[in-house]
Amino acid sequence: MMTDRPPFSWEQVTEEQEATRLLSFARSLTLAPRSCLWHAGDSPDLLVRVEQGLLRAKVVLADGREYIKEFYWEGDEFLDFHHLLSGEPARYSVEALEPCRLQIFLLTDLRQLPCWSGWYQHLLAVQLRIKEEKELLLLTGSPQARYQHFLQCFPGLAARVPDHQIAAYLGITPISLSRIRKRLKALNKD
Amino acid sequence: MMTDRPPFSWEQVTEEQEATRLLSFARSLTLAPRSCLWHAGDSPDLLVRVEQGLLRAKVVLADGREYIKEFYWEGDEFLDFHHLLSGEPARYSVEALEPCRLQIFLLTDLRQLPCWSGWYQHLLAVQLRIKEEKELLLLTGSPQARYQHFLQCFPGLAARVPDHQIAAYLGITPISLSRIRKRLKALNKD
DNA sequence: GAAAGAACTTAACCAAGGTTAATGCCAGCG
DNA sequence: CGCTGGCATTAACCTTGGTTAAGTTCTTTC
Repeated sequence: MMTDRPPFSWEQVTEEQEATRLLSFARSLTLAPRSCLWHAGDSPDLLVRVEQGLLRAKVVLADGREYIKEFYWEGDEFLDFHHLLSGEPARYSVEALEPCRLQIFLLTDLRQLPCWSGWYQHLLAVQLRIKEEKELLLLTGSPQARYQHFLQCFPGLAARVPDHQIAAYLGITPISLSRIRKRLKALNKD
Repeated sequence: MMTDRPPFSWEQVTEEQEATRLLSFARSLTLAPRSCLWHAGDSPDLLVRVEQGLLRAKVVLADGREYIKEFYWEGDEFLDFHHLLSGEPARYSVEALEPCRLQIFLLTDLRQLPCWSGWYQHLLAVQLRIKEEKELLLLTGSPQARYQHFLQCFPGLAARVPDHQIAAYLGITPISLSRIRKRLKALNKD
């Protein structure tokens, strides 16, 4: 079901005419938990907007370890920058953790929009800010500091995601995360 | 001394006219080792191009630990994305490690150039690719793997930079780096 | 309602890296 | 020439987090 006002938050799309055109490009998609929007190795020339649900971008290393690069949820827009910028296939799979309702746009369509260039630059800038923040945290922060930062930045997400996935996001084991939670609980008792 | 061909590598600047205009904006600057181009807390609305020499972007944490985010050398262009994108003051100081010859551009000047938008987008994209790569490495790689990756990505840099600075870049102690080097030396003997 | 499985916790053990301190080396400088 | 300070290495010790394994709770499913 579409509302009469387009549900887009992107400030680039200010013209009513462009918003209409953009909506004509949209494909709706629902995704069941544990199913993938794309897999590592694919070439997803897509932009995705999450209307409802929760997803993760995960990578599986040669030795079998899994890492989560990002979570996506309501209102998020994302695309595979690594694939887009390098032309190489995606390194991350995107998988639904909850039942999802998504809007999908082909990049070939979006490139026709006059607003795309500014919008794309905005996406780049937002992503870069996130990565700069994460770099500093990964470089200098202890696992405990990383976990606390995670709780601060994504309040409410901890309740929707099982602990071992949070551990995979932080780059630690579920056991270590359990120890950290115990430590923090003891601290809060004081 | 200016050559008759502008020494710019940026593919965005294709028009001779624009290149001339760009050169008129350039300020040359030499920097002695251990002196800073800007400090954390400043608001550097600059783009810098390294003609000669080597610099580092460093951050000093509250507890006194120092980390290095990036090295810059001949041919590199850089600006403080965090400051530019958020408006907050810079978190990193940029310091010369060798005698440097730099070209400095004010962003207010560059924004007048028609080519700036595309050029800026290119800078964003390059930076994001670097950060995505580094994120994966920091999240999944051991200190040893990070060191080997460093040697691969920046051949020749290890010879110009003292070990303890490489350690600060990798997020480990100089002692740990020394142990890694010893381990690798033993391996190469076989 | 019993069986199976997923998620989380705990314990015991181990390995990797941080900490402190001592040593050797080399360059710059009085 | 000898002093000093920065840099790399090494050793001894300790803290942290990974590993393995066991146990608990809570679903899900048959």
